Amino acid sequence: MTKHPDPEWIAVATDPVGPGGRLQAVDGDGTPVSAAEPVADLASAIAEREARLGPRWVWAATDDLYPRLLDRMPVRLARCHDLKLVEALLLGHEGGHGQPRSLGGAWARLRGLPVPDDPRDGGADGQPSLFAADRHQLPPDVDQLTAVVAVHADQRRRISAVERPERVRLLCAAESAGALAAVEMARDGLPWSAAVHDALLTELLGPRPAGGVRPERLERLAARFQEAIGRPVNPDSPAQVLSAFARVGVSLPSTRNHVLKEAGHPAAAILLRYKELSRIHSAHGWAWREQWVREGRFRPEYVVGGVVSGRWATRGGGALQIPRLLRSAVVADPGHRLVVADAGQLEPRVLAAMSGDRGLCAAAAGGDMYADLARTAFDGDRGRAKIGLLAAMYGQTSGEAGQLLAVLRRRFPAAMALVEKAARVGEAGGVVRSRLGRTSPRPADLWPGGDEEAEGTLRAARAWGRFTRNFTIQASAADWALAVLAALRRRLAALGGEPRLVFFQHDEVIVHTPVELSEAVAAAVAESAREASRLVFGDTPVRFPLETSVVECYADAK
DNA sequence: AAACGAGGCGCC
DNA sequence: AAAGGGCGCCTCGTTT
Repeated sequence: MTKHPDPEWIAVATDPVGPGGRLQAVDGDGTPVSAAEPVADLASAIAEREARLGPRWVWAATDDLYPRLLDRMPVRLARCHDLKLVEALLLGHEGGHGQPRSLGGAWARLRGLPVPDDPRDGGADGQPSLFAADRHQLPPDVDQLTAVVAVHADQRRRISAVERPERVRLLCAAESAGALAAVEMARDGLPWSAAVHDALLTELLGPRPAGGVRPERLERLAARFQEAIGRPVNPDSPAQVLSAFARVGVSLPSTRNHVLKEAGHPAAAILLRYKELSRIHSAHGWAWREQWVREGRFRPEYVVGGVVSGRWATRGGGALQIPRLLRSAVVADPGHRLVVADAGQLEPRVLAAMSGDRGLCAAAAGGDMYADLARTAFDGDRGRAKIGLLAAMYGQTSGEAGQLLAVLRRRFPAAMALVEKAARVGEAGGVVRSRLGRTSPRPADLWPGGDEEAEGTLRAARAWGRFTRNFTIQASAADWALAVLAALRRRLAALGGEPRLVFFQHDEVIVHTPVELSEAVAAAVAESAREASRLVFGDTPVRFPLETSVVECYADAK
């Protein structure tokens, strides 16, 4: 009899109803190394094994299971393998973007059965379901644990079969760690001071009006605008605004801010102020707070993998667009601090590291890439250096960007070759991959073929080329950010678990921590950045600095 | 009444 | 000559 070492992986299935479930240890290939074990209380069984064995938990979907576990156990789990998220990554890698990634979908594909639609991916009703089998789209006669074990083994095999398995393995681990962090962040919430928020709104808009009418300040601005333009127009209606301006002899292509700024009519300035304040009122005003802030915490729901590039999306409250103006309402609890860390110039640094371009790498070895580039290639003009580099990564060629690109092509040929190759691949309908192997979708439905007008097709191809050009950079930046998040989450747990990740947005994290741990957290942030850079980009001269401030209020972070 | 696209703007 | 990536969410105004 061989004695197995402590299992590194444990597969998890939930009972259809009630708190119980079943567990089964598997090895690194996904092969079972123990019999399935029923447990009466899944949460306590998992907590006990987490403390004793520290395995990687394998389950159908973190966003489904982990919140229910956290309701009933105090322990946060260190590691997991999220079958749904990994399935999405692998399907993308294999060219099957958009196929159902639920446990049931993966199982059906594995067994050559008809693949059920995912809930919310179109088809099903989108309502949360009481039964695990329904949630995972698994046929009623299939045992959930059997499916978890089989799909996991299949995924491990598929990961090993890709061109750079070690990178995809890292991507899957980071994506899964992100799923744990996302659930925890939604529960902890971002500290939000209703008092500060209220004072700010009152100062900007006037006192809160009763019964949902327009605040006094907006009312006055609307009246002044109507007076200045000479007609009773609704300032919220672009169509009415345009025709009103036309009647006073000002012809505008749109009512966008930059257009109004150049309009040269006194009503335009009033309208700009109205729009600025009106937006705050509607998007982040009193009604927003009542809906999204409870007990001093703003609790958005994070959607891991919600963006094809690997960036997260959010559901509810618009968490990824907290206006700068309102950041003073994000205030640490008494005796606590916010450690705010922001990756400076992340995307151009990613471009440097991925291309290995000598000149760009040299600039990215320092603290301010744009300043360095300005010195070496743009006659000291930092603004032009920045515009040029952004244009290269976004595919902009209009205006002054065109000339700047010529400079970039001459001075940084390897970097420009990378983005231009990515664009050509996209224009031809191909896919590109991030550093860790996240794959762009195919341009489905872009070329319906037939007698489509050639010019329209060309424009669509160009647009898709801009998308793949940017995907290469944006998705690799997201790889890095996710690796930072995973490393930081682990390091914060090692600090005792009291410091909490409370915000994550593309290239920025916020940790809420007892004041006495704030320096340790700041150190953990810096370590995490170094660790992620090494893991994702290996041996590179490029630095990926995370600028960190320890503050009581988000607005004070520089 | 609800659903939808367009126009617009905030964040990265 | 022109050609700018990714989101979420608000309002308007039309369609269903």
